[in-house]
Amino acid sequence: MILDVSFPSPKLLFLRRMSHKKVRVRFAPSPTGGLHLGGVRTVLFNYLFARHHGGEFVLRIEDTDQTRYVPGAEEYIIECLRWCGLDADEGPHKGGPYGPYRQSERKALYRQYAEQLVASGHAYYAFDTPEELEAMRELEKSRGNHSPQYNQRIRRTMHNSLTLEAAEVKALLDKGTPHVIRIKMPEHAEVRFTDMIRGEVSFQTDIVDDKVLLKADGMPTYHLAVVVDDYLMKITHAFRGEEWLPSAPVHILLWKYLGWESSMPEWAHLPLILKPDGNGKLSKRDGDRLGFPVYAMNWLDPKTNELTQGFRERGFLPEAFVNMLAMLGWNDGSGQELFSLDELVQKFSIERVHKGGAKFDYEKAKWFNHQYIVKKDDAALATLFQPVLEEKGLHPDPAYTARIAGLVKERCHFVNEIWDHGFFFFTRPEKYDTDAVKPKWTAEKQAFFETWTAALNDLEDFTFHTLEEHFKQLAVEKNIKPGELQLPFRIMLCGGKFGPPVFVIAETLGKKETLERIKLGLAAIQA
RNA sequence: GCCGCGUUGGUCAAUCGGCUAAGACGCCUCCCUUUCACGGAGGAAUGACGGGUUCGACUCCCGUACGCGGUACCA
Repeated sequence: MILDVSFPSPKLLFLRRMSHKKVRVRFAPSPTGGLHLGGVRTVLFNYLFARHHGGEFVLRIEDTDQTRYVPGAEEYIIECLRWCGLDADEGPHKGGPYGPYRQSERKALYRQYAEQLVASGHAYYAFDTPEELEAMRELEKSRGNHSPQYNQRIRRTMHNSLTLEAAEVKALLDKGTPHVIRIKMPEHAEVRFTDMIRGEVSFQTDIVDDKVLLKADGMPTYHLAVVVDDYLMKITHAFRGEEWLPSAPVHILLWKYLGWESSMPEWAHLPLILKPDGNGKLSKRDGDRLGFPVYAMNWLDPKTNELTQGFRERGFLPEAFVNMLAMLGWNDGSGQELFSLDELVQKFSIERVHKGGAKFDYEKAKWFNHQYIVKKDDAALATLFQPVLEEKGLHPDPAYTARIAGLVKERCHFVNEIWDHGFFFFTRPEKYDTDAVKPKWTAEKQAFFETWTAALNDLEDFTFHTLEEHFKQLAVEKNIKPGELQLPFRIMLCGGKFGPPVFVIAETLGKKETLERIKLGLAAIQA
């Protein structure tokens, strides 16, 4: 017999549309380490969806596995959200009407629901010890069962309230025997639901096992906790990674068995972010291997003391990081790629999220950052660049730094590259690329610079335009092609073949410094 | 193995049955600039495969292949 369990039913869909419930979404990470790029994107999509619909965004910490708890990870996640500008409306850091927002602090809540399921016949107690489970798996494997599951067949052979006499179960329970509560998957049924991204998805219940709902330590597993908390926190739309799709039928059945079917959120399983080379989920390892960050911010593992670099510390602007992430799996169809957060909020729609995974392209990420650096105003850039200067013991006037930032930002992918492209504005060159000049150096050129230096002393209008005119005019008089003199001039001012237009550099440096550098440069060329 | 989900250039991707298949990143050539970048003009490069359905299929259906995910008292 095929029992068709289809959610949500057309009637429910209708009722839901009529009710206009306030949109509530949540990001529910487990605090086990650094926050992965994919995690931030899940946050982003949650945030955008919530804001777009005038709803609320909740941060919930899923710390049900006490063995995997990592100190500092929760604070780290909160700081990542803050940095990205995607802070939650409710969460452990700011409270809210549906708290507590840490599952470890909600522990007492879950047991009653698990018991309720046992009472209604949808779940059962299981007393099997880890050793017994292991033995079962070994036996099954030896029989050629590739991945042994605690399923409809196996549960009949195990130590649980389905196989034991009621009195015996009661005795075991009274004695405080360690046990878990497992869901009793229905036989020969089909669970079907509509995913906002994938459309209709269906599963046969026969192939999914009796997942543990409540662990022996009294903590719920993800399966129970996510359903109970989404219900209690009135979540209307649940976004999560594609890796959760296979366990969706368990969650959906739980919503039904708990009697909450009419409040079940709509589901959206987001595509994965893949590694650039080869296939598979992008991992921290890939970043280390290929030389780019994977975590949002620096993460110092308290256990190993290993530091993993993040996008923030690498020099990414949060706006760029967020924009880049948004385009990994979503677009508005217009071809536009640069969006402010407000624009994203306005234009985001879950229907336009891709089904397939996207390979992460670091070059494209850099391009996004470059775009935002160019866009950013010079003073703000200068502020961000300030620490780099201070680290070098330099304390220039902020207005000057801003001017330099404006001059060189077009050639920077990262804020700290302002130094690489404009260090000579802050300090005299220590070495000169004389190889670029010497081979074609002549006495005439030498004379030109000597004459020009003298003339410069009397030049009142020390602006790039006048300088250029003056320079070229003199070159013509001396019968030298102006172009042949510009490179040497550049080398004298910067030390090498880089930087903004050379007369702009001279103007920015000012007359005194320019003259000084010509003198120094000339000496270096002759040396 | 089983189950699920995917599959348009190297990468991100548009297309919702009419395609001579957009755009962006990257790459290459040229122009601008005797630095680099920006900017501009070009270029190479794409529908996994096989069957249907249809006047017409990248688009719909079915297989196959490939990839990924899941298969824990982890999330």
